Amino acid sequence: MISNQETKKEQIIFAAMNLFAKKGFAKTSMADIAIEAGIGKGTTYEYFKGKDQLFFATFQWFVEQSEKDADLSFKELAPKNGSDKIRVFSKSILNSIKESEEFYPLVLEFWAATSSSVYRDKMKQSFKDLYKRIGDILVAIIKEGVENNEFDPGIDIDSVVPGIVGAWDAIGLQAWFYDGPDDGFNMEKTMKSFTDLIIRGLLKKK
Amino acid sequence: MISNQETKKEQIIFAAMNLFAKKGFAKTSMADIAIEAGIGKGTTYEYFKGKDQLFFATFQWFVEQSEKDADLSFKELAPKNGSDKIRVFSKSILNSIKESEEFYPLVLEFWAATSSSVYRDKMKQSFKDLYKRIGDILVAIIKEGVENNEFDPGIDIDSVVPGIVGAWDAIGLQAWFYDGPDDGFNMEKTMKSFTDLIIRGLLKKK
Amino acid sequence: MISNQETKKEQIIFAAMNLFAKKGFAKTSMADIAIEAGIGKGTTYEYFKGKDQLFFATFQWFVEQSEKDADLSFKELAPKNGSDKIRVFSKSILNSIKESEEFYPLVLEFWAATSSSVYRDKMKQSFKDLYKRIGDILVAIIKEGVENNEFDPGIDIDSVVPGIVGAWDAIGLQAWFYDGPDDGFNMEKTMKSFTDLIIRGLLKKK
Amino acid sequence: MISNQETKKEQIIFAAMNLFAKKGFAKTSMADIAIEAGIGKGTTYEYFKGKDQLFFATFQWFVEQSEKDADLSFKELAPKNGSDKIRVFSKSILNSIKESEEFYPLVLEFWAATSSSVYRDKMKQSFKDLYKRIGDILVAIIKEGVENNEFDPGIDIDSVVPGIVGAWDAIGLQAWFYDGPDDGFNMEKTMKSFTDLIIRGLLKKK
DNA sequence: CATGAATGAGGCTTCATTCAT
DNA sequence: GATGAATGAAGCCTCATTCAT
Repeated sequence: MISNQETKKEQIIFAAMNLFAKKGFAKTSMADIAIEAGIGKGTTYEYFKGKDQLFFATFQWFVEQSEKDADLSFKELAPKNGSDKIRVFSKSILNSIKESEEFYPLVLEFWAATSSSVYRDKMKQSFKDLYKRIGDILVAIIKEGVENNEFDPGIDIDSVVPGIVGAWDAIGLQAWFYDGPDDGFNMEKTMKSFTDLIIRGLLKKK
Repeated sequence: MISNQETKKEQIIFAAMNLFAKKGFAKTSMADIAIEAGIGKGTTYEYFKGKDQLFFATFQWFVEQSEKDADLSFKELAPKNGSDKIRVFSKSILNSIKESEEFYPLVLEFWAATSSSVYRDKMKQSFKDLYKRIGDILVAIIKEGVENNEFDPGIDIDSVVPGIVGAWDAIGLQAWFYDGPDDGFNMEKTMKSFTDLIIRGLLKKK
Repeated sequence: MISNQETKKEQIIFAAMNLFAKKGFAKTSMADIAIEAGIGKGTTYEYFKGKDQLFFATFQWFVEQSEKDADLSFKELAPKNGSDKIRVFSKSILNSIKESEEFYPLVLEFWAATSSSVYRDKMKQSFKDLYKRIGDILVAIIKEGVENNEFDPGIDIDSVVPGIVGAWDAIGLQAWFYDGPDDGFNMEKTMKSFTDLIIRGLLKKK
Repeated sequence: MISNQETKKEQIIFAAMNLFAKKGFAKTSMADIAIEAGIGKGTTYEYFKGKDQLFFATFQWFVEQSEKDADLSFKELAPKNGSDKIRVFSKSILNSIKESEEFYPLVLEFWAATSSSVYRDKMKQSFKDLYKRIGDILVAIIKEGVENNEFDPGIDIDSVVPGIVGAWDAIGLQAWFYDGPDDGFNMEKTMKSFTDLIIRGLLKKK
């Protein structure tokens, strides 16, 4: 049985995430969150020190999920060649983004908070760690590809990887701006074309 | 000669930008802005309807600047081949980012505001327009490269460009997380390597 | 044997006294008291109706102690002359004050509560009773001294005694302000000199 | 013309004093004060940083008044003998107490605050200064009396004075407990008898 | 146009108290 | 009896905005 403590804490975090995503951190009141969580106004403070800490807790929850997703994606990489691995990996990242599409504004809040939140330093560090975790997977794939004579050995892997990882992120951002395929932006297609372009760039020239 | 009206309006916008960048929108008060601008607390309301509108005005100012930068970059594109044009263009975007590095947090605020601000729709539209303006330049370059037999005609240009443009943006984001080259992230190098990778991907295979 | 009921009740009262003395009534929370008493937050309410009543209980405890002290002092009055009795009495009051010096702020809280507490009337009455109890002892001593031709019969005893008793109290107050002898206030010396002055005033003129 | 700034500030202080005296510091809300002062809830914060500071401001106002009273009393001391001077001085202190009788609970609040307020150190110092100011006057009177062969040179003036000053204070405290003469306490009479006793004690024995 | 004193809505947080276990 | 999770009333304070000067 899951302890009530955990359940209630998560209950609050989910309520907070929903509202932070919908209305933003500043415009969400602690009272709103309590109502959304179906608890008393004071109860939130039994689990979190204050609004800032609750926000940070939602951030931590998000980072944990993202890390789990990344780790899971890593395990999905069947023993294919490098190009296919990259395709699978990019696809699983795409899926992560799509699954939590409604929470995308939360990511924007988190990014902004890396500048203005009292937890900004911890948040920046977490983002770095997260990007590193994802980047390291990609680095490993590319390195293997180079060793297998699939990818060009002249590639500066460490410099190129943050660009690729960032680009995947950025495609999510643009999808957000465009509100889905109706508005002229097809995230799947863009992701696929872009990933193919990258792979073309990585492949060894004959 | 610029009218006084314009001057004071800009004076306020600059003050607001500074503070929004430093402390974020929510933590910046109208009083702070008035002090920073060296004017009376009530004066701001002679030029802007309220805090939200002032924020939106700073956003508009930022977009205008970015557009001017993009247009300027476009003009810098000497009659070289496509690869070089992309390099020059990416470099000039890098320069834009670097020049306004201290205002980067403002971009994060703007992104977040596309979800939570009362002006969210207008802001989203502006971002779309801005990305389109930049993307169109890139599209033109690539198209020309295809016509000149430099780039591969199989490339799905419209799908690939948002990825590239977004990636350039994302490299700025990561640079922000890393606080400069001392922390293991070299924006110039990453930008260059990434752009080269893209170009390799675009080039026609022999 | 003291019943457990009594023991725990006192345990709570002592915890409350400590905290009320250290941080004042308003800044002491019921949770603080429970922790200090080493019991559960709800347990306090098994013994006291609420915070106000608990405060009043500490007050009553304090008054009881003071009365016991006064009665004890009374018994110490060996069959000496009036002057010596006053000296002994004043000394034993001094000792009471000194023994509970760390709780002096509590007295200040009690005084203030005679105005603002819901129990104000009871508290005022208790203070009156306490002062009366102490005053009566002094009245008896002086009366006896007058009868023994030691003290001047022209003294308006009933008017003079509250002044003397109050003065003893007030010396405690000033000692509190001065934080002990290092700060230029010697309570013992002041008490002694003042008491001697009083006795000089009481003595029959030759 | 008195500046509006001063007027409004005092207006708030008076409202606060009234309520602090009536209900105590803790039970008086900032909203209460604003209403009592006839101003908006936020206006108080234009003049005082917060509740604690406002309380401290009322304290300072009280101390200033007391000092003025003391200084005024000093000037009233006509060129009489020491005994009369003490009588006049004690009488003028009595008058001070009586004039501000309704604010006596405020004094109790101030005393309590010397322990629990964030301004406790400043308050203690102010009380010390105030008592010193009053005590110094008394010291001067007694010294002069000694020089004029009126008072006994054996008196330890510095030790005796705090007792006397404190006693005057304490008589006020008891008057508070007794709610006026109906309740068996006649402040004037007590003050007079007590002062006479002191004078008898001070006078040189023949 | 410019100002800044005044405002009060609204938000965060504390904490005495209750009550189911 | 004992507990402590849950509660919501209540208070302090901030700050965007107004408006009289």
